[in-house]
Amino acid sequence: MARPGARLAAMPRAGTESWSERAQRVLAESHRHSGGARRAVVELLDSQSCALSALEIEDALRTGRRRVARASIYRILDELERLELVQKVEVGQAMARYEPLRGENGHHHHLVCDSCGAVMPFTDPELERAIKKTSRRVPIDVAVHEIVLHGACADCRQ
Amino acid sequence: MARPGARLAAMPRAGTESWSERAQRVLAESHRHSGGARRAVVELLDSQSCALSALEIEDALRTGRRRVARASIYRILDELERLELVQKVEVGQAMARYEPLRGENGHHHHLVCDSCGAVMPFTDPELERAIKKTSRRVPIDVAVHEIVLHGACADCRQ
DNA sequence: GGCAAGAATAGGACTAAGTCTCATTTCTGG
DNA sequence: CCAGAAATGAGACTTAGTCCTATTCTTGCC
Repeated sequence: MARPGARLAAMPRAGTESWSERAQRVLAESHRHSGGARRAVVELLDSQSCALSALEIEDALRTGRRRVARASIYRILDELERLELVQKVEVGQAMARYEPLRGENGHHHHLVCDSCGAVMPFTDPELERAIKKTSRRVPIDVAVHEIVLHGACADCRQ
Repeated sequence: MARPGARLAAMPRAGTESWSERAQRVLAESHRHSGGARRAVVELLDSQSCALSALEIEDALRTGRRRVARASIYRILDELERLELVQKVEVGQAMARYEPLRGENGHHHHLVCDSCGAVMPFTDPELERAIKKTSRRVPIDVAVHEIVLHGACADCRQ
């Protein structure tokens, strides 16, 4: 299975508070205790530029900073999602992916190669404007939007 | 896996062919035999206005036209997807949904209420134009696109 | 620092969506 | 109608994700 985000460089810091710092702060404000598993997951997510699946996270942590149980990973991701610190991304591979919500300047969408499974981020200001406009005239209170373009990547097209 | 350019799409006919008829024709052109399970799935899909999951299809067929084995349903859906007759839609509920691709005038996207799970279709010509433009400047050959707006529906917002 | 209360986590059984394999049935051209 | 090929059914299997419980860790307080 493709592990697209796993080798990309860390995102540059925007402003004064990194996503990881903000996440730790928001978590602290909504909890009495803070634990090592949560910190490890947050730090791993912050070091990635695109979405990771829960099992990729488990794997990366097992061979890296600190082993974290699968149940804990899912619990932590659910909580981060509820606090709107991460977004759950479904790109059509029977596996949810999660990535930090960094606000405007980290916001992006996804290209998926249906043949090799690669996932790549992309951005488009014009598309953002159009989708924001659409969101206003639609019968739900839109909290997040998600755009996925499916097709064949350069390697698979040949 | 799906290779979008690899197969000829049938020419759309001039006016009056239903999706089910077109699907049957395209299937016939790419097969030597045609069977009852495939017909039942195609007819069920054509009678729906929005996306169904594989298990909903199994259920509907069991209590309706003709029992179809789960493996057959998945096989048939995969094939319909490869032929670009249906689109697989992931709306973030750990379950894929499938719906007929009826061309321009059936094309739509999805609103999902994250609290009650309701899925609703919506359309927006301006958004379509924006996304078509984006698709041209992106490093994959875009075959289909998918937009999901998540939020709270009128009932859940109260 | 030590302690108690309760939160966080690990571990593993469990559920459910989806896949695979292979035997059986059905379709088709001749 | 027959033979060969395609379609389908049945159920074991895989894997993402959930649930429960015992254990460990964090925190406020002394």
